[in-house]
Amino acid sequence: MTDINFKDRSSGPLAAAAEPPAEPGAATPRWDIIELLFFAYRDFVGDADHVLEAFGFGRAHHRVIHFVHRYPGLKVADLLDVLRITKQSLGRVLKQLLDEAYIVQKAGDSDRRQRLLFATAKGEALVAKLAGLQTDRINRALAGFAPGEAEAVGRFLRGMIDRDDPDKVLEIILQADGASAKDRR
Amino acid sequence: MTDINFKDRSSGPLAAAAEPPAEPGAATPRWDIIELLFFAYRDFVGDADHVLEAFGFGRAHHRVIHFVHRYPGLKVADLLDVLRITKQSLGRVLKQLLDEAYIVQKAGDSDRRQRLLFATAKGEALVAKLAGLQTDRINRALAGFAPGEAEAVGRFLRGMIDRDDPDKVLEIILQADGASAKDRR
DNA sequence: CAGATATGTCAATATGACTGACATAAACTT
DNA sequence: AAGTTTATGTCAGTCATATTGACATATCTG
Repeated sequence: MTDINFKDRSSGPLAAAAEPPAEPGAATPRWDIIELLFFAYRDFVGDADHVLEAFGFGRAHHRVIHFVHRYPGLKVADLLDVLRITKQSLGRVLKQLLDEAYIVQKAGDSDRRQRLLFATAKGEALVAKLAGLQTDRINRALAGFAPGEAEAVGRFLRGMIDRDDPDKVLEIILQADGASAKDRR
Repeated sequence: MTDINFKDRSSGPLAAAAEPPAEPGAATPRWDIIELLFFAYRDFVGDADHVLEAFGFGRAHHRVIHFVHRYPGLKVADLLDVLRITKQSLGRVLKQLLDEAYIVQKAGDSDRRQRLLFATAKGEALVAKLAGLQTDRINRALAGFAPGEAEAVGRFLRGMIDRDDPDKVLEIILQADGASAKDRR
């Protein structure tokens, strides 16, 4: 198959390089976590990619419909904050989702300039399908975890997120930190 | 600031929707983990993005130079497997990194068609800089974690990765599962 | 009414991905 | 030795998603 002997990781061409931190004072790189995050996220979003392709959608559509479904009445401006893209970028994707009736707009109550976004039944079904695949993966990964271990995973992920300028949606998510667990359902 | 009262999460327009699973038998969606993964990964790669911009590079360059640095002597074909892109896509990015001397090629020993890839000192410095930022974030997130909790985080991330067709690099990373921790340095 | 704000849209551009086709050199097969 | 396969590189065209800049419209606020 190949001439590379993977058992002999210390001398084979593909052995992971083990090295001390370059600068004194710098922390030893967490190569393990860095690479695991890369592969885990790649496969995590890969679940959804296959389904989306059948719908003629991409990841951008998934992100939009997901957050609209999860936070009904989300304003366009909020969505731009969360996704960190420009309104021109959002425009095309959002227009498709509106045209194909995955999302509907409603003028704001107190401010009629606002376009509040809501997922239709069609949109909710798509989100549920995608979230189901990802949930299955998460549940498989967490199978056999003690309650404290599963809790540590959530705490780690929260700790990885920037706190400096949380947008509105992120604020809601991070509020669960101090609150009791049941608040998050 | 805004008319939305975030404290009143059960009635405000931006309250996260709480709902039962759509289909009987389907697992309750792990909205929390799904969204935390999104934000955590967004900020995790964001660290590197800023630095890369100053070099005129993108995320694609980071992925290439990272894996070349970590697995010296990586073949072009291995890189394609890991990154799951076509050789045409890799071509442009790899050419830039070669032209600007972040990477060098060496003909394979036993098979001279192969172009084994190695990071130069310049390339290693860039990778170290980027990994340093990400390591700082990881260490902040893991601060105060008990050994078992930190271990659970790694176990979770490994569990999120597809096992069916691991490429060569992934095999090396996943080998650490059964092996002792020191094997991973 | 004047100005600011929320949204939408047109145009041009960049990045990073894709498919398909073809070229070269080296290895393997018969 | 000839023929086939493999590893890599490259040309050409396309697509999805992002960007900046400019401008239009409706609506809110002072």
